[in-house]
Amino acid sequence: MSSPNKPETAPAANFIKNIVEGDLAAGKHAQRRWAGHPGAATDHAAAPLDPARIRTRFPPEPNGYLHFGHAKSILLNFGLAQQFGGRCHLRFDDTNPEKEEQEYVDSIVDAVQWLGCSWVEGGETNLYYASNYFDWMYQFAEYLIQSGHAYVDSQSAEEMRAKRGTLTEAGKDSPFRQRSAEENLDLFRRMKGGEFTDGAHILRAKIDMASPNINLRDPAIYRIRHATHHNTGDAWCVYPMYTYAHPIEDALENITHSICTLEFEDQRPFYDWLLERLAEGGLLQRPLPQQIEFSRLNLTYVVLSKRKLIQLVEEKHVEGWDDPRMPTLVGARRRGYTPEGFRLFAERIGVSKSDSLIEYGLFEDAQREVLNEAAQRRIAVLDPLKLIITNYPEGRSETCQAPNHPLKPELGKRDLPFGRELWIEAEDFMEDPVKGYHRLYPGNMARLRYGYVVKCTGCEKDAAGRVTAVLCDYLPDTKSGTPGADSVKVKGNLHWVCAASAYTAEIRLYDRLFKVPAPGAGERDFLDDINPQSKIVITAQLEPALKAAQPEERFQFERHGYFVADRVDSRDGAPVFNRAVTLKDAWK
RNA sequence: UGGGGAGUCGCCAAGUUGGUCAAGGCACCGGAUUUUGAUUCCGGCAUCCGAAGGUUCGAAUCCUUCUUCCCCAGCCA
Repeated sequence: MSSPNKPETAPAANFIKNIVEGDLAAGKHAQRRWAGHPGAATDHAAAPLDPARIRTRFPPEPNGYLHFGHAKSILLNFGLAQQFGGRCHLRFDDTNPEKEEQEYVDSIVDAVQWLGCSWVEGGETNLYYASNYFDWMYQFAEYLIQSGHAYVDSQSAEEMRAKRGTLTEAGKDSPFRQRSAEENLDLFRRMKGGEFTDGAHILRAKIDMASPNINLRDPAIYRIRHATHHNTGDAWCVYPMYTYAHPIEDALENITHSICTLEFEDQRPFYDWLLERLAEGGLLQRPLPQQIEFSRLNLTYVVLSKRKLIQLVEEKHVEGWDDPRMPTLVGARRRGYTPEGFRLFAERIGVSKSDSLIEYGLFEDAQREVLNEAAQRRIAVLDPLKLIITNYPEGRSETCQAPNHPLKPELGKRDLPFGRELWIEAEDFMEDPVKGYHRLYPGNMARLRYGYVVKCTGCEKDAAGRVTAVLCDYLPDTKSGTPGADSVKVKGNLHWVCAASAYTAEIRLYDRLFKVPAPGAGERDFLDDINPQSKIVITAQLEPALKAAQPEERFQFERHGYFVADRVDSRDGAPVFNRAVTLKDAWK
């Protein structure tokens, strides 16, 4: 990933690594036992020591597509595990049957794999579903009831809200708060048994209705939901809330460091409260997992909120979740971005607790850096203009050779047909050159890259005065690779494609989906900030070799940028290309 | 107004037992190389760490006050 001349620098330090290193040095988790699979205290008790020095997890809810923000989390969690001799689990946090679907599970699996992260390691396959822990969660809830830490509330949702208090006023106890353990247990079992309708009762943790932290005012932990779950079907009609389920999922899986985003900071006291109660009851192994929060990713020119992404898709501002302009991982893949580029980006932005807004250019630059190393060079004329070499015999042709990668001669060269009529880039000719322009203009010489030096002699125009062809003479002794090639020095260096053998193809020039750094900032509707030029479809003239490009194969089109053969719309022998990112251009 | 967090160069971000510690990356500005106006290479780029006081021989790091921004009142996650 680094260039040959630049030593690989150690990944930057961050506060989470510091915590992990501290825990490791203190041997905090060294005595944990691991049954080989998730389990309660008794399952792990007789098992060997956990071979993983730490365990982290990426816990998406399968209710949507993963985006750039998830990539940061995925790379952080899997990266930490890898660096410290640990394991990272992929866990579907599927505790809400009404919002989750198998389609999302599949796409998430694909996306994580695409990023190069693996949950299969050391003989373990750490792919889990929170829904597979429902039995444990239910048993633990009964324990909480029996030990006086939970009760069944029979108020309506509205009544509960009314009594929760406000940010500045304490809440009020529910009239059902003092029910006996027996009554609570009976009610809870009947909830599970399907006796009640949705919302009739709810299980609440019994903590403190006057807590200044609203999350501690007897949070709901189990609700009745008569719904079919994508994984457990109709086995349950009571489902645990995230607040309750997540800490338990972590503990059952021996997670040592449970990393999440900042908005969950206020939940940490409950996370610790719950786990402590269950550990006291001998239900969970110690030491308990530790929740650590970091700031989520924000990028300029991009929206990452699920609501807005859904709106973009449903209102057809884009062509789907995998539209190359979408900041989803499926979109990024189609766009031609690389997993390695994501990794480099993640390393560069670091991890902290301060709210940040990262310049999109930083992401693009990471992609360029990876692509520059990885992508073979090819020629594509995106805005074709005919170049006629008037002193080159009609009917004659020859081949030129171009290296596949200027930095990697071992990748060899390929043939480029050359002839009297070529396609060049329209912007490489100016009848009236601006100051500093050193491409083609009457009287000026420039090199046809990998071919000959030519001298512009004029141009042809149509009735409207528009240039239809550029005329030139070539200098026969200047062919690249021959002894006289450097006899004539020129500043301009143009790419070209032989008109007779060019592959005509569709290319999509993608640009940022939004035209302003902060879409929807202030009172504006983010849809008003959509960049109308975010997708431009053109018909380009490409060198013949490109006709054989395979889906997802990436190239640098010289002097333009990095392109990928679209994995959806390409046909065998007829690839279409997407532009991932342009090259830097100090001239424009 | 209650609680929880965060404020170090344009954007990120190291640095928190106080002592050449103001790292690094991106951006930007110079200059060199270059058959991509790309890449690469070399050099420059915070007397200052949200503000004001204080402690100290010495503070981004300790104390006090102030200030700005973010999160929390789903039977969502």
